[in-house]
Amino acid sequence: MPKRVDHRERRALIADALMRVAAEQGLEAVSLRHVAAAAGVSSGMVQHYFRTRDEMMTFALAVIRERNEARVTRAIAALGETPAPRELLRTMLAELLPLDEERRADGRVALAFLAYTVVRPAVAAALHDETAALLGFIAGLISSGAGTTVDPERAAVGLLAVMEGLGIYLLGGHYPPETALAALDTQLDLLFGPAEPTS
Amino acid sequence: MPKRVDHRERRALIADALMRVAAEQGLEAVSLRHVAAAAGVSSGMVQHYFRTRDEMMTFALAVIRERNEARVTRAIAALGETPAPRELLRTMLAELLPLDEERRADGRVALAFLAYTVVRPAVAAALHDETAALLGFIAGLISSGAGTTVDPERAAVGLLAVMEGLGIYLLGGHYPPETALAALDTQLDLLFGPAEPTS
DNA sequence: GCGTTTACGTTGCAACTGCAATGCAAACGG
DNA sequence: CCGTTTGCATTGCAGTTGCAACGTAAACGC
Repeated sequence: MPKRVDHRERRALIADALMRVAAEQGLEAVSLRHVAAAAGVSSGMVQHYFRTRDEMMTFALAVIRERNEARVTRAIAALGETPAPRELLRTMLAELLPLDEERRADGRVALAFLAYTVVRPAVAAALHDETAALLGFIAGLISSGAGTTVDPERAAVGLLAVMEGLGIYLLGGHYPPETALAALDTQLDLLFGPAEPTS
Repeated sequence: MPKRVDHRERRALIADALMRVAAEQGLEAVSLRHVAAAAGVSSGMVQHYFRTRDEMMTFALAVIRERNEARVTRAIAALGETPAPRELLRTMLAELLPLDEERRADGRVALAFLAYTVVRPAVAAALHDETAALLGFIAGLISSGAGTTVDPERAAVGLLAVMEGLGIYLLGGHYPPETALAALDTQLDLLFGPAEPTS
């Protein structure tokens, strides 16, 4: 076994370059040579780690989802032992919003991938599962803490949609972060009843 | 003045072909030749009516927005003289959701354009205005009809976000139309208080 | 030493891209 | 009849694309 190299590290390096390109110029600018240049490597090397462009794309999409998941789990862990459902929900959803430049960059790529997968149903299956899992989690939190008598499932769908929609409008620059957060809190107020002043 | 041809009609014909291509294979598959083939014309003719590809894109984007606007005004007009705010709101938002195949096709293209404009801020200005106008309209309806004591502006932002998010998830096939409509109604319940059974 | 396997770099190619250029036919004003 | 303007088709070109095909260098087992 010759020349051992950390395979995953290289792939991550390339995927990182891909996302830089995608965030700045859109997914359609993501070509083998372009990504290779951004990563500072030869285009042959990119081909070595991803036999096809589509394979590279799929990997990058997985990276984004992992990053989001890591962000959320980290933010939740920072909440302490047994946070209130509403606080947990707010933290989680706010973390998924593109509120700073880092998350904006990720969000731009994610949005591009969203449009990408809509036309390629095969790739979209993974997103399906993620949504379903998130949905169940949110529904549980709502039913365990909401004051009003709403169907938790439906409310969860709505809440997730609010988050997604706010993300879209944030990326489009339609309004500033504070407005999005205010809208999110208003939404939570509707579900849980008005709350003591949130941070 | 020789050979008079309806300029707008031709452009509409081409834009229509563009959207068929975009809906089926994504925006990145939209090339001069491809669109020309889909429209059944020569690529030279496409060039005659749109001097650059970007000009063609911008026009297609405008067409989509006009179609949406027409859909909404038509649906609202069908409501009669003085509809209740809630009913008006529901009709409007439901009309903007990709609930049938026609609107799904439009939605796919719109989503692709969304990702497209995020990287090209110059094109996004028009969307800005549209959102702002919609927002003001919705806020007015809420403040004139909502039962709870919420800030109409914030609630409008949330409601619009719900609609956008539901649209995204519908396009992704994450859940069926009924689920989206149910979530929308739940959202309206939260704002206006539970209502008599909706159609 | 040698053979094999991995890790690249380089080159080449057919396909495609946007776009300019050119040509021609038709319709109108004069 | 003729020039001009418009509508459209064809062709060509430089650039880019994904990908295959090579090459070579390094690390290891034997």
